[in-house]
Amino acid sequence: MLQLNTIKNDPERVIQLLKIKNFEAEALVADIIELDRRRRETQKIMDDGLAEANKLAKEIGFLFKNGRGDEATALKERSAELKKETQALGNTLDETRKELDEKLVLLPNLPHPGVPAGNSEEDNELVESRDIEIALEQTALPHWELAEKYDIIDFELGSKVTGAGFPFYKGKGARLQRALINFFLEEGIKAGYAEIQPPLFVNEDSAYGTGQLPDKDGQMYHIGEDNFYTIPTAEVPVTNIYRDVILDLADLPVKNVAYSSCFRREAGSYGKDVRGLNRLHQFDKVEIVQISHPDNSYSVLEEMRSYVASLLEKLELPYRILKLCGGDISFTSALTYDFEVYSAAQKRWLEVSSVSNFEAFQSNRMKLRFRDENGKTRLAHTLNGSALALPRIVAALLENKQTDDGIVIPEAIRPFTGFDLIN
RNA sequence: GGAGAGGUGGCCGAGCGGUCUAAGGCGCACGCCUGGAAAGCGUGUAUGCGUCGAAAGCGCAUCAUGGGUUCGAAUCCCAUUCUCUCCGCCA
Repeated sequence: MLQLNTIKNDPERVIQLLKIKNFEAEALVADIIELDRRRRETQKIMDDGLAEANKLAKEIGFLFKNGRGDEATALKERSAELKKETQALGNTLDETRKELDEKLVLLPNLPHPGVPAGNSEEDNELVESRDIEIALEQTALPHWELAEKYDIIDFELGSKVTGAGFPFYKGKGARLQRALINFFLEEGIKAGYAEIQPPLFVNEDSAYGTGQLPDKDGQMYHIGEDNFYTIPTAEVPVTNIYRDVILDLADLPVKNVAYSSCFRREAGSYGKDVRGLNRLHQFDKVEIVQISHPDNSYSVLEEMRSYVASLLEKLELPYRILKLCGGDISFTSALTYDFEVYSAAQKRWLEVSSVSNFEAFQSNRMKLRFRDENGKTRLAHTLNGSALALPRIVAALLENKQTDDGIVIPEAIRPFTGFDLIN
């Protein structure tokens, strides 16, 4: 959620910047400014009324104590009148606030000046590419066939027991999953991240805090009886740790790494993009989250970017990094790097990580603040990224590392798998 | 799941209809004292919104959350939620 002051101070700038995101903000911005004016106007009148009522109540108490009850009775009438007035104003105020909030929530985050203009993924800017030569024979199999061949992932069994998109991992497949999770966590710890193991369900407040609600309501599984939401990413519970928190300057930057299962309904997705491991309802992911001083958030973003790149290098995978254009960047992000890994058999790039700086957009909604050099409270900046999500990494490993003898496990994760070949 | 007790400032803890502008303590900051420190003494010590060019000041709200009673609520009533104790169930 954008800060009201950002909008009020320079509405024209907000409107222009949001055009990069292909968002027409003019009407909304005007509404917001007007609603804010009404809100302040109403509050002023109400506060004055309450101030008078408070004063009256004190006088009445004083009069009663001194046996001047008849004088007090007269004042009571005025007091009752004030109460009625302020209550009505209070209701108006609540409504105005709610309306204002509903509008504010509709404005996307402002893009960083470095975000390229554009409408679709075609316009994303290639910033780095590391193509490892892969000499695959024409007979290269896609990962879903390899999974079946070596009996390591069973999609049909998942469909029987739960439904499509909930596969079983078996034998070396299960062990590979566990190894990757451990590898990613250990790398994160080495890079200075503190490990967190979060709950997999969150309450409504948390789902609002990171912006999943009201935006992506239908994308989360909902446990009606207890009003919990299953997490679509560890970002949700981990970032919400800091909801309504004021950090000390010395606490920054906060660096957390968390493994969790992730659950996504992916309503509306179908076709070849969802084949095999490409899109699942339940998957595993290691997520990194940082909370930084506003002055440092872009150097933190670069640090996170090179960290994720280092993981892909250790996994010996061909990858490229894209800076998302205005049309492709998410609602909440100011600047996002997408990491894509080449899938040899599918002959296309698969998104495996997304590293973003949200600046103060999330922290404003969550009231995540820190005390600056002068003891003033300010909103912190939040950043996160996948490091990494398993399914597509597994898909890429299977496809790129296939040989006549089997799937070759990259050196870096052999200490975790305990084997170097899937055959 | 049942019964009971509770949730007060950064922390501990008193208050149980008006004097709460929340006692007292701890912590923290600054000052005095000291050769330096400790102790001691003094001062200060939340968040949000509004008023405002900015600050100071002032107003309003906040004693788990949301309602209610009352001229007046930390204090009384109702609901929700969390914590603790006991019982039951249980990986």
